[in-house]
Amino acid sequence: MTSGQFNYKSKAIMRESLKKYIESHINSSSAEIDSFCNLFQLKEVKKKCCLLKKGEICKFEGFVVKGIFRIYHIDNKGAEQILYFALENWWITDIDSFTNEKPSEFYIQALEDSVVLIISKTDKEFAYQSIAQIEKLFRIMTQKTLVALQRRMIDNLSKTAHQRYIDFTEKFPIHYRLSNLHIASYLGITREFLSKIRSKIAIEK
Amino acid sequence: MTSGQFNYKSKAIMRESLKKYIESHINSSSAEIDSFCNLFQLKEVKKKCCLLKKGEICKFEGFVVKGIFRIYHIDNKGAEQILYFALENWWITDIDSFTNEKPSEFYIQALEDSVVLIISKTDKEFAYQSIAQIEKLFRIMTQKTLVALQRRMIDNLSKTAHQRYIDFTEKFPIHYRLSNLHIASYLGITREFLSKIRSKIAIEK
DNA sequence: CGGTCTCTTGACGGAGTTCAAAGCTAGTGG
DNA sequence: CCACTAGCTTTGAACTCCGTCAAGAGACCG
Repeated sequence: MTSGQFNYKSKAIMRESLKKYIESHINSSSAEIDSFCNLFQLKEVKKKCCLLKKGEICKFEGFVVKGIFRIYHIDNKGAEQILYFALENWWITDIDSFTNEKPSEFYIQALEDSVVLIISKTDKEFAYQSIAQIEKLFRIMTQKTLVALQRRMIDNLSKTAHQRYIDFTEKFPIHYRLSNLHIASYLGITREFLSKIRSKIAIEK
Repeated sequence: MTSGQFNYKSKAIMRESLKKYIESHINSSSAEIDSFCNLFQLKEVKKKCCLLKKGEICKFEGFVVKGIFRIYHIDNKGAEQILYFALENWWITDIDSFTNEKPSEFYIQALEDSVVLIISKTDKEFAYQSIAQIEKLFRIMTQKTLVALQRRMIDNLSKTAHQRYIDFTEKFPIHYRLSNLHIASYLGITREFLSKIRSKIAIEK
């Protein structure tokens, strides 16, 4: 589970993608961004393994270097609802559990063999104190997540599952890396109905 | 539309509610918070009037002192979807339009005669520079909004309209101030179906 | 009073679910 | 290389949830 199998060079390359992401959002000095990136630890997560489970307190904020994760909920009937997919250059955490230190309602699971860079809460708060722009970075990231979720909320309130699936395949170029079961959980429909939507689309072409 | 009819004393009382809100989220000096609050301008909005319309660029961030607003979307079939209700001590803005200065997809409308405290983008950015904790304030506010929307997203994916209506009336104590048409737009159903849900609940009691 | 807006009710249709069964795929071990 | 299993996907019939359309009943306001 640790990063034992990564040598010094590959670790540096993986941090590079995080550094590029941060540089595109704020303008701090290169040295400051480096010192922030060094607070992160590499973690490998095998396919189907969970970084977080319901009831646990989320102790990390993670940046996906490689692979795909899903953050999902299981309701009292046992049905799963997927809140986000997170792939390369996306962030994963349960923001409510992390910031308020309360048990999570969610699961975070790797859908492929994956690699994440993880920062702990104390290190993140240290960064807030020592690097002024970090507060701004996370404000902007949260805003972008919120805007995307608002868009999705509107789509779910106004569009049929058929249209939502077409939109999803167009806007989410990695849909071929996902199982149809997971896409159905994201769209809020059953796997059976998604299958019927897909066969209808296939006939139309 | 301006605050001509408010005297000095009532203006001060209205700013007091904003100050209390801010003090409960960050710990800056009273003087700093006062100087931030003084960047806001009082604005009265009559029932059914819009603070923002689709296509306009949102130039403000607003704190509701009195009344209720709805922020909503109209799809290409003419149906309305309500993204949020905002009542006393809530914030209203189109965060995407405001931060990225692009035309809004949304309408913001007063549902009662209302009063808001408004801050412009330049004044807000001035505050970011001069008061360190303001960045944190808005990060936390955005986080809270995101967490609430995540919860709603999960509910919409997993629950029936019947259950969502029951939840809404329990968790939203001001539902009696809203028309059923607006509640239906928030829940993502038609006014007719909400009416049937309501009559079914009435029979059960 | 009249007009507009909101809420309700019923018949019908479509969107999406449930349940059961079967085909298809990929990994696994011999 | 084959056989076996487990997981993913499809299909169909019956059913439920929710929308559409049309009509009417109240409620509010000038």
